[in-house]
Amino acid sequence: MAGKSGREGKPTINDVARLSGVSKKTVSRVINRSPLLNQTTREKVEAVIAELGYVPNPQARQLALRRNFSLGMIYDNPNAQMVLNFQEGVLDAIRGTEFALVIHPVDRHDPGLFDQIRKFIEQQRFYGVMVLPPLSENDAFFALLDELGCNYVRMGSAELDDPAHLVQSNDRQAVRGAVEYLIAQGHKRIGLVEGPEGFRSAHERREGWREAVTAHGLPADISLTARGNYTFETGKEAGISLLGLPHPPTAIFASNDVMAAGVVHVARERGLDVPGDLSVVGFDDTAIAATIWPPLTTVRWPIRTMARSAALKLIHPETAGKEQSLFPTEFVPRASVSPPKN
Amino acid sequence: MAGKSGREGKPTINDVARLSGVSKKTVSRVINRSPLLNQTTREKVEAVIAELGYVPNPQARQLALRRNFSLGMIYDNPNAQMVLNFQEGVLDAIRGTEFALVIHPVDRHDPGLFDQIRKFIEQQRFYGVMVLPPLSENDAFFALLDELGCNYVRMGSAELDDPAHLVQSNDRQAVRGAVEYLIAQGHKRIGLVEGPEGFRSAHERREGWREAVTAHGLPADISLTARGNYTFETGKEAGISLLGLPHPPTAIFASNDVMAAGVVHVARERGLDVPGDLSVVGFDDTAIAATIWPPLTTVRWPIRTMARSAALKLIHPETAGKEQSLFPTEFVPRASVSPPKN
DNA sequence: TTGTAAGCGTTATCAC
DNA sequence: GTGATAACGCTTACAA
Repeated sequence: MAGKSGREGKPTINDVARLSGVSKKTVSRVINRSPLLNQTTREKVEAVIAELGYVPNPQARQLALRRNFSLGMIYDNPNAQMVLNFQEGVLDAIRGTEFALVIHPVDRHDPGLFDQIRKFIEQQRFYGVMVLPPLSENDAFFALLDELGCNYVRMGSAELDDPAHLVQSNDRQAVRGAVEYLIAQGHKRIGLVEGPEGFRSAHERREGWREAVTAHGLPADISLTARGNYTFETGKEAGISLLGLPHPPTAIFASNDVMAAGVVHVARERGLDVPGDLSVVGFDDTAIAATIWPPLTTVRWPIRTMARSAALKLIHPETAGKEQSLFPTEFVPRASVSPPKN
Repeated sequence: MAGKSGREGKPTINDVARLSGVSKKTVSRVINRSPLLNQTTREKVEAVIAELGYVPNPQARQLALRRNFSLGMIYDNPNAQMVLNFQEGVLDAIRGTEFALVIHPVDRHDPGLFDQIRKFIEQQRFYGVMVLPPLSENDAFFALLDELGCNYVRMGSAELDDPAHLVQSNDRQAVRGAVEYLIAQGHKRIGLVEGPEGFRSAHERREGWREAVTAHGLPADISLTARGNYTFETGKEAGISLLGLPHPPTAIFASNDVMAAGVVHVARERGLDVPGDLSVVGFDDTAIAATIWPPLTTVRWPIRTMARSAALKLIHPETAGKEQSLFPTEFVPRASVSPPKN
């Protein structure tokens, strides 16, 4: 280790300046890679920096710059895997930079949510925040962020905002494709386990299902649908409801993977073979999809890529509007679908 | 500039001081709840603070205090659910405080890991960091943190450190109990899917299995064991290996839930009934355990509670050594276990 | 190309 | 009790 020149604690810019015989400002220029610097000076200072193990204090730097190099991630999402994938994507974007990621889960049913968020945003003074669905679908929430002068990017299942503030998929189209796959297999009664009210993704995915079945002259009546709230338990309940029909569907599209897993679970409990007696399709392609038996046919949401892009839009606001904003999903056929028996 | 209260940007302590006719220091005393303050003065200043919507700038505060109110969470863990549970626990602890959580996933196989961590720690200057297994088991890693003057708490499956720097479970005991449950059901050949080499948890859990079977005079030979790396895929591979034995086990303990899920998956692929033909026990009680079919008997690790405690130990180092350090696991019997057929 | 002086918004010291 | 004044470690004018 390098010997410390001065007192206790980490070396500061002053130590570097003194030891290399230049001014603070010159050291600052070295740190910030200013182009107008004598090569000799630069090397001299860099040598001292290396010897001292000097690292600029980000607090001081951020105070002087009047900006805070941290990105906030705000979510209220029942899907753990999605949250974690998003985190990974953000970290992909900020790796090697001076940015940090601060996560902030919230409860969207908390009546004090807006007050709490206001306090949080005012305190943390983020460079920008990323907001996941379903909170990302709440326009009032972004009015608040605007008022607080906080830059943001929303993640959504449809066109919720302008490209500078949005990373989105097209869930309607994706689901339509998935349901058409079921139709192509010969299914005529296709059930829907839809997501919770108030979720834009739930709405888009339901419409995708509806568009597909009606376009092919198949029934889209309400008796073929059941609502869950994106959890395994409610997926089971929905499955019980649909499989208990006098004339149950031969295939079910569930609005996300864990609900699809719930449906599969219920089918097996009842001694039904999946996919023999019932084909099931999910949405998300989170870890559970490949994990359950049979492996789940689903739609992959490029969460990590979207998250990475969201972070980059915050870090480079000047080009945010021009960067990719719509991200294609991918249909992932697995063993949970086959032609109907009869 | 000294004159305006209505300038761009947020109000500062100076604005508050000027408008309430006191000095900065007095405002600072109000903010920090100094006890030696005239009640009238306090109320006057508080009124101005409320009116202005003033929020202290944490950067400036942290610079002056020479501390950074953020906690780091460092992990390299294949188990997403566990990571997320841990995050939730930390957030439980820091909710309503000025602390923030910064997450930092790493790759333990990266040869440059230590250099990268050194840089990260030097830059972020955390109040303290929490480290998850398996990185938490690497003593050299903590020697580095010590050298950097960074406080830490390790999460582990055994007594890795003194109580001030540790939250731990007793995995050996927990697994021993779980395997004894299998024995009580009548199983005589109990297989083990162990975790990856170099994981203390893998070691402890294997020893728990070994202690249980040998204590009851049952075979603990190596042919009944297979190694995975805590992922679903390797769980499947281990299952293929154990079920392919000429005389396969009637029950398998897998060192975590996702590997157990892999074993169940393979059993079903082979047309075996779980638990009829094969009983399976996992470890962790992450979401997957209740999600697969049949629901998995497992051991619940109180991750969230441990995480909360870890954060509190960092925030209050003075009492860290006296706080709870050992956290009890809980056996969770579900449908994946029954007595053997023959 | 480099240095000087004046902040950034807070807290600590030490008077009054 | 309260208030000048000097830190804290860095950056941005503006000079030189």
